[in-house]
Amino acid sequence: MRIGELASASGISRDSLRFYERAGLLKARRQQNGYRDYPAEAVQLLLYIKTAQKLGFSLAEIGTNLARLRTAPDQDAAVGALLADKLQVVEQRLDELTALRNELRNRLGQTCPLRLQPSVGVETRTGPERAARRLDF
Amino acid sequence: MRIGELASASGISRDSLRFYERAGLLKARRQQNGYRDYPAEAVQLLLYIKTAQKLGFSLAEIGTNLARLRTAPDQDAAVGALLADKLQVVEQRLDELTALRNELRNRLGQTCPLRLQPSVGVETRTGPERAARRLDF
DNA sequence: CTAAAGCCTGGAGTACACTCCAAGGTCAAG
DNA sequence: CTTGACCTTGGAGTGTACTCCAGGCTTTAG
Repeated sequence: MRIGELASASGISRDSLRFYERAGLLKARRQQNGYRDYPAEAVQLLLYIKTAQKLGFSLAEIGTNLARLRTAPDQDAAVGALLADKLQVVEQRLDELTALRNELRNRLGQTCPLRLQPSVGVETRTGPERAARRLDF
Repeated sequence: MRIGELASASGISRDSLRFYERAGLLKARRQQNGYRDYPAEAVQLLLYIKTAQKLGFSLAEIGTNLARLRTAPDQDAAVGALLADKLQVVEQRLDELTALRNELRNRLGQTCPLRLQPSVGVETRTGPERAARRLDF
């Protein structure tokens, strides 16, 4: 599989794939002509990378995880641990978002959840009737 | 309120506050000596900015939202709309994360959720017994 | 009065993750 | 045998969000 094919199969640009290679995330063997040659599994790997990115992992972290995986004595266990870690991250993020959602719902039910002036801290000193015009937010 | 006070009250560095000012997010009036002077509400505004950032909004988007708010004919309505929008974003993200969590849980229950070779696409051609050693992931 | 802490500005530097470009090699179709 | 699509490299440029620094003024504590 050449780079263009992998790019369209994974939805990741050729340039990004080469960038990932430099970053040590995705190696490729080479054809006689020097073209990169990817195995079919690379698509899955890229999907994984995308997912990990969505979870807030940097490419460096993802690379470290992948490297650790490749050298783990018990790969099944290592994979399990990694997935479990990710699951934890996801659940923590879910909790945060749920809290945020509840807060937003509460604020929507109120008149005046946060106050800020029309232009915070700027010389809007045109009189007391202007000072009274506050932005509810 | 001077910049250092606001920095410690909001947990945002002085440099960042000045950066936000350049970005148009946070204006400050000035004291006679040229020092920035912030109203107490600035703390709330910064908490809002932090929240919006957590939601994935760029500073530019946040700035646009704030500007729109300040010039809205009906500020209460505008605020309500913005909160409702944010709520939607949060709920969408919750859905995505929930799907991801379910996927992770499923994979944890399986033997072999994703397959990749010890070093994807690299000359690990040491024999068939090596090829059989695949990484479940 | 001095020292330390705090503030100012402009500008440079950093980290991350791309994205684009130039100059050139490869390959299949017409 | 040329055209066009695809590939190679190295390196420069982009956007985001800071972060740090130099050089200099202001304020506060002792």
